[in-house]
Amino acid sequence: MIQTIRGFRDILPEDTALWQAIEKTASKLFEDFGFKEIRIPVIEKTELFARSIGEATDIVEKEMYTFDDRKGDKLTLRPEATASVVRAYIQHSMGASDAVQKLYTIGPMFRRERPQKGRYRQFYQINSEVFGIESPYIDAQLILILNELFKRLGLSELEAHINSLGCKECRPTFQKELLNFLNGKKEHLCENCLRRMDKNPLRTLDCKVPECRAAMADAPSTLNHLCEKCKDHFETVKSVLNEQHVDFIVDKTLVRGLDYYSRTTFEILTTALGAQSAVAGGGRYDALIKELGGPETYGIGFAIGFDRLAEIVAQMLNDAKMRAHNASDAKEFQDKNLYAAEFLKLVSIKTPDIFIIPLGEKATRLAYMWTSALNIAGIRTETDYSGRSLKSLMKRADKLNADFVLIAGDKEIEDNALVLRNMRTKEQYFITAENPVEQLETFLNRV
RNA sequence: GUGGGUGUAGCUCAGUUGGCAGAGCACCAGGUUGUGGCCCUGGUGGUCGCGGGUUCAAGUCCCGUCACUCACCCCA
Repeated sequence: MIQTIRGFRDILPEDTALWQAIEKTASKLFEDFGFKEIRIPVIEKTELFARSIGEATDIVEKEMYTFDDRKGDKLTLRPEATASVVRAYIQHSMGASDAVQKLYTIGPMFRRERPQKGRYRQFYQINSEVFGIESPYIDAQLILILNELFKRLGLSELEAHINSLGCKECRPTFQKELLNFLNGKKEHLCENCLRRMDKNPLRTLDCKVPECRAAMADAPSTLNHLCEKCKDHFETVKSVLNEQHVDFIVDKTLVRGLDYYSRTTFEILTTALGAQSAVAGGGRYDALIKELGGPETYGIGFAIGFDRLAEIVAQMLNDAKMRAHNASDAKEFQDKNLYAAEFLKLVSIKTPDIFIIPLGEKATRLAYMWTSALNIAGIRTETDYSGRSLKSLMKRADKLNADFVLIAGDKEIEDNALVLRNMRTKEQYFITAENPVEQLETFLNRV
């Protein structure tokens, strides 16, 4: 049997309703905030990612799907979206028509890592990027949007972590001080951190090895070395979030694995996915657009891990289902999740309005004709062409959870009296063999 | 890339010191000759992940390999 390749997977029909609901919820939210959708290719020149994400990062060093095309160009399946969106912004001089661009995009990314819970080689992200705004209000707004999205999906118990990495003015002095500190602690640091010292010393700050953590406990923090402008910027972000009642934790170890970030960085963490705790992450990248050959332009954005988000929403829905057996718990859940109730409607599974049971050859042809007419009229209708018995088709109608069954045997057609059965109430009616749409619409309205 | 766990029916899983490959659910049919859910009866369905080895005999023991999974690392 040919199977999916490692780390790749199918999203099956039983899950796509949830995926669509999340997608709808997110794009509605973005549109409400004035964001426009952009769609970008999944393959780009390798150089784009190497230059933006950073040559020394794990992503570029060992996780990219890179190959030569027939003319020898080096191409890469995108490991993230920001680089492509920035490329598009530059390529189409989007800043020329409007300095401010608020964009979002949804699609698959590819990284060749060892698969794990919440981590796939093809995974989906919802990305948002804002160009041309220097103000910290936009930093706060992006975090607010994330917060709002999770609220609308009925999720609680997520933690927003934020930090500031400083800018090209204050970061060099900080790095110098950090390196001094690290040199004094060399014997306590793990191999990885020793390597990181040269390549990207900031990364030593978020090492998870216990000995490193201990050694780094009193390491200098970027927050104490911000220049006046960066400091003001960060203070405004925090105070705005406070005023909007968006909870957050200032986390000086939050540095992130991509090189292009400056000033504000943030991550949304969950405990629901084992080791893969980041559901969303992002930050400011004011130098990136120029770095990639564009005009000097402010930039900030985030990525939401769609697979992870879908997983924790699914977990939440399961919990809710379990608790629904207990009436008071269910009520409490509803009260706490007004938005979630709205969201639940989006996920509900569509079952047939009508299942037509044909008995006989003439009946099967009529059943097909009726089903088509009803489908075109927007009435969810199913039928069956196998010629099986009434009993087995009744069972099938029941399994599909159809509201009504229409029994159309050759006999009924002959008598011009088809049997319409309400599967909930067991009431039965006769209808004639003409104008199915009209007749059935009136019955459906009574359900 | 490194470590642990797991691979038996569509799904969840039993399978004893090596001795005819099982259960529940699902599916199909019948019980009810044309009326669903519950119940009863029967049936379909297997390369025991794959390849080698030991043995009269391997799902079971040995070696290899692949996949899945969790964790490290990193991130979404």
